[in-house]
Amino acid sequence: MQRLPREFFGRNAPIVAPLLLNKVLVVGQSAGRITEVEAYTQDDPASHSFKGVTRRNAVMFGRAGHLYVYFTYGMHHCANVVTGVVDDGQAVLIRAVDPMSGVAAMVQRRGRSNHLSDGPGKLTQAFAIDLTLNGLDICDEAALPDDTTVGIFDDGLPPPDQPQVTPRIGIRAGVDTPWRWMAAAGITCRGRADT
DNA sequence: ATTGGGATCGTCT
DNA sequence: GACGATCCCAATA
Repeated sequence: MQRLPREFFGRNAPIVAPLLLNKVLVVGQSAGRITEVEAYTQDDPASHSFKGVTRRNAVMFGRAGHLYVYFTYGMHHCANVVTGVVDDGQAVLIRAVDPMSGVAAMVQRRGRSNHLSDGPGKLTQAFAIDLTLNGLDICDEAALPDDTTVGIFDDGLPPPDQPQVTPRIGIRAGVDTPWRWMAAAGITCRGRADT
């Protein structure tokens, strides 16, 4: 397992996003394979960065390889990774992962044994990702809190050759931009994860 | 299998 | 003061 280096994220979000499919998200003891992502850029009316820097989106305008976590609908967190160069205002939203390890903790945090991480709000709950991780550098080992592993890793499985590509979900603007990429749906996130 | 409404609060106008 | 890059449950067919 190799931690993805900053150079990986230092490209435009629509380039980075499909390359993140099949990579492994790790937070503490929990790990999951990335199966669904979306790209957001500054000249993109659906993006938080579209209208420029605010307190919430400031991390998007910083260095690549940092987490951008935001809170929405009064109850959900969503996790992104900043891409591009400083001041770009780009990020890739991680929308779904297939659980790989630390499943018991995910079940406990989700309060159910299926649909653990097949949505952006579900996976942040399963992985205990919240605003305290906003701005975290996931490329520099030394910057991680409490010796807790937080990052995205390559375990040798390449991205899918022909990922499914569709418009993005849950947005009002930029509805036609095909910047959502999906790998084949996994088993554990849709059905029973406790088998 | 699909649809519709309610929950809930940080962020921005 | 309004509205989300959402989720869950209940009610339909």
